[in-house]
Amino acid sequence: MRPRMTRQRAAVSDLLERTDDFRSAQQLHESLREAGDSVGLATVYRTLQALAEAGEVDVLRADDGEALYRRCESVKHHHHLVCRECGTTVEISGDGVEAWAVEMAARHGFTAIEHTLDLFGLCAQCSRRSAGA
Amino acid sequence: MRPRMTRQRAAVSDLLERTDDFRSAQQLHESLREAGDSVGLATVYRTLQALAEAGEVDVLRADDGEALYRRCESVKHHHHLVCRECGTTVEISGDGVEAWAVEMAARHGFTAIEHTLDLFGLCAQCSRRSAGA
DNA sequence: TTATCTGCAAACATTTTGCAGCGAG
DNA sequence: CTCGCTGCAAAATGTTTGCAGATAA
Repeated sequence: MRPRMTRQRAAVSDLLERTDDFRSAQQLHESLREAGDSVGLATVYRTLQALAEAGEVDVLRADDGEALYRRCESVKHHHHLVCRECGTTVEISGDGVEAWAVEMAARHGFTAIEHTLDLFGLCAQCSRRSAGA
Repeated sequence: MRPRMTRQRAAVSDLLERTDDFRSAQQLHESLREAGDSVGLATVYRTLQALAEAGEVDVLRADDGEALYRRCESVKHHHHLVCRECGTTVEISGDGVEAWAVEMAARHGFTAIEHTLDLFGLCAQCSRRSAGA
């Protein structure tokens, strides 16, 4: 059933809409609080979970296992190129890799393949900055 | 400095040596306890952390963010093809993908690229079983 | 009206840390 | 003998859940 449209859900959705990088539930909660649009932390978690299930946001696991969320522009399958420094994210298509993955799996007798594939690096701006101009 | 060789560290290393799939710290701790080779949970965590830093074990994040460990046979960079059902793991080389990743990153001005790439599916045995022969 | 959602606080699970004592080198 | 390692228990995270009251439809 379609979720009820509450002030809280709208606030979270709106925030995600305006955010371009992956953010943790806690960061989003904090942003809302600062904006005066306060929403309970539990509600933020519940909302994100719902949005993720509905495929409206992408979930990524940080190195430490924390869940990071981001509204995906592309509905179809894609991957991410994330700046380790500032979080800027670019959506990229996996094209060649998908085929490679299936082929690789088949070679070992595996079926029903899914894959994780994300790139982390320094974006142009951040690498310029850390080069120490 | 080289870590001190204690009974505990040996026990964890040995267990990993004998284990072929990814296991959580808690699972490993439990196995040791059952084997009578009991080691404190904190020590298991500390040891795994050390081994991971030394590149002697691979770390993978489960869907729920839990850390899974496995001794890697190959020292050089590789990826994993993991059976979702039984945990059986095959190490595969990324070959083409590495190049693709760098190229993709460069196209967007990113540098210092790292990537996660793991495949999850059903191994031959498990897919046969679930096909319900 | 009423089933769902919210907020809070407590519960959970995983991982980290402080500290006194043990033990490898 | 010493300094790192261990175990325990406490604490820090990140996330989930129970429940009473609020609220969208």
